[in-house]
Amino acid sequence: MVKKTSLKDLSLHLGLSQTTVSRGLADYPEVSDSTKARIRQAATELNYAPSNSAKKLAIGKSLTIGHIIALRDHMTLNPFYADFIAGAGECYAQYGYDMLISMVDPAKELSTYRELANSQKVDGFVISEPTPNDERISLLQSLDIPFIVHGRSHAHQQDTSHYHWLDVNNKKGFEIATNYLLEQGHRDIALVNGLETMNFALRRRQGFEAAMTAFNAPIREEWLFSEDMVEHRGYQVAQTLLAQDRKPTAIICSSVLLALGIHRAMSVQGLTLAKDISVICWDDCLSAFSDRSDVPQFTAVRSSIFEAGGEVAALLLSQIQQTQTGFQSKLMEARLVIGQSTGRGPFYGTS
Amino acid sequence: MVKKTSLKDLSLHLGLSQTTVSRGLADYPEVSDSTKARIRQAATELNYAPSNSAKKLAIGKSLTIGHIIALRDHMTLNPFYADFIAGAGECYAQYGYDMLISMVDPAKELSTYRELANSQKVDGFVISEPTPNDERISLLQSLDIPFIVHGRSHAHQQDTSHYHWLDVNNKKGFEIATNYLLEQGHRDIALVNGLETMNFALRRRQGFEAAMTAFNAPIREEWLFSEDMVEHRGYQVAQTLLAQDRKPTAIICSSVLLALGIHRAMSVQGLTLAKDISVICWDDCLSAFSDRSDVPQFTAVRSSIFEAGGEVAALLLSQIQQTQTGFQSKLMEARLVIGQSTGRGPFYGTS
DNA sequence: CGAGAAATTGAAACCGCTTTCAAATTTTTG
DNA sequence: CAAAAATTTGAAAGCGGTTTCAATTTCTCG
Repeated sequence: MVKKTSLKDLSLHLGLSQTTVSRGLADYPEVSDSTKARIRQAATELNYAPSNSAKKLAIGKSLTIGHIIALRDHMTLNPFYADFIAGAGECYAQYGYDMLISMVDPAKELSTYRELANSQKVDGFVISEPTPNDERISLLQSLDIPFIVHGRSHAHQQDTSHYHWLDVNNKKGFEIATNYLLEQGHRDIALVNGLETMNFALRRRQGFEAAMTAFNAPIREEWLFSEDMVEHRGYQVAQTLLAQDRKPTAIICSSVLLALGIHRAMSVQGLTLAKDISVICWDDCLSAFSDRSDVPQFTAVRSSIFEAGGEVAALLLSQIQQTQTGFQSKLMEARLVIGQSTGRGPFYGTS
Repeated sequence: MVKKTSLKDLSLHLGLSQTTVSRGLADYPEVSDSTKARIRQAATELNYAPSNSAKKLAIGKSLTIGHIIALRDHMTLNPFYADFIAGAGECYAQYGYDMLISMVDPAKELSTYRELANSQKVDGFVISEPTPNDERISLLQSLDIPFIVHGRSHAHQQDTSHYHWLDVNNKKGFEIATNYLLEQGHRDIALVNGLETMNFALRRRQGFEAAMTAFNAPIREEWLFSEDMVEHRGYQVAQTLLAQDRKPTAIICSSVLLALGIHRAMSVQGLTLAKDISVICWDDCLSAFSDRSDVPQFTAVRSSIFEAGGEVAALLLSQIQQTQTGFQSKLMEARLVIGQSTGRGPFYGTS
């Protein structure tokens, strides 16, 4: 096969020094336009492509951002994370960065961060799904490597001052959703939340409770669930709910997957969405499921996780490139989209 | 922060040459055991971590495998591909390789392959979802860079001699599934396939047709669909089917997503799985949906796409490492798992 | 005991690019 | 028109490893 063209080959061919050629390709101002043109032409002619590792070694950066995914229960990458990754990747590509995805055993998670940072495989990290008081944050702080958190680690907003983050306004989102159900005349509302070890789930519950309390609607302990957000958990929880004497007239849940499971349990019992029980869910806008029909299946609080990925990436890169101080964090708002899964409740028009 | 320890620092500290230290760390036989021990101890003491880019430059390899994902309709990474990636990633990690995932505009797909290969960012590629006569294959062949295809590009098995591939036996899988429906007494079977521009879809159709023909069951044109494998397409196709005068008693479809959509359309019309219409689908075992219950929701032909990812990665790495010739390709078998979505058809016991 | 073989260790080149600092050329200016 | 300033170009020193080839030390054995 054709031998790879190096910078040296190119400069020899042009009768110029490597220095000038390198500068010309990088569009430095001190190279005259005429030689720049010559250089560029020769580069395409000889099909020159710079060696990535040489460049990285020379500039001492890896031009790579790390995403470490701990494969809990020894299995797979969840589709939401995949969407997030896709959004981030698009941004990286724009700025000439690469993305290093490492899927590891949870037991090796922290050591993987350490190893990637030490071997300079990455210039920064994106931390996803932070837990309260997340160990990864303190580790990366001590390693002194840039990072950004998607979501927030601590329960209280005051504690956000020590790292960069991007989060969606989970509390407000569920507050809006709950309010919508209340306005539609529902009072008996069940909450099928994600695992409340996750910060976002805690915030959503806060939003739910805030709305209920403000409306003087009762919160019933036996209607509060904190579940893994997969289809069959939704199914099981709904079975439990539907077996109770007193059944809720509406359910608010933390993911479309849960909503699908709830729907399945309902149809088994011959119950219909909206008519018998209203279901509203948080929708991270997974495109494999997004129907483009005018009225979506589920009424939902939507926030694009794809967009979030892009924003996270942009924030991190700006942090890395401009040695800037000052904490840049960002709170994105979710919006309520009315679909076919909600209807009026028994108290409609009461308040 | 602490300055990074380089090989030089380490060798100076030990009073040895870089050569010996480098060899010692790489466990070369010509270094005595005693010095090896000293080296290793000092390395951990000084918290030495080799620079990745320096190593890459020196050995002239990138120790990285590329996965390029073309983001059709400007959107996202599908969950199946994510699972596949996860499986591959696990294998790469085992062998000290990294994975470079690049999500690009379809228009830039080929040039991305070229660029990644030229800049030596990757040592090899994994090609997913090959189309008939896939351009990527000929491109990579001309670039003379190792690659492996997940699936096969040409419609005929004879054409497989020019590249490595790993595929699941799509034809046999759908043949088995169709046979099962036939044995259960179904004759009016509709096929909701994936887009038949994809090779796997063609093969599945062949399997379906082979089984039907062998059984002398009629294949009706208006019951053959070739669709994007997303939930709402399943919904729409099912609506069409259910609006016809003559309705099938069973549907075989190419993905769980389609099956979910079909199920939704059925429940809207008050129809029940298994009782009214049997549905059987291809299941790539996406773990976000896998219920761990004993009897799965859908009867399905299962093949783990996660495992496939691992196998693909292993095959590619062996190709890269041992300058071996001889084509290694692999065909994996799928297995039929009976679930709750199928029941007996009108002709049960007839044959 | 001394020569040749075997086992260890090291000096230095090299991988391909960036960048500092100096040199050469051209332009401006008094 | 010479001197100073501005514009272009280049030589060479890294970046942090690997590897070739030679040098040194230690064994082996007649």
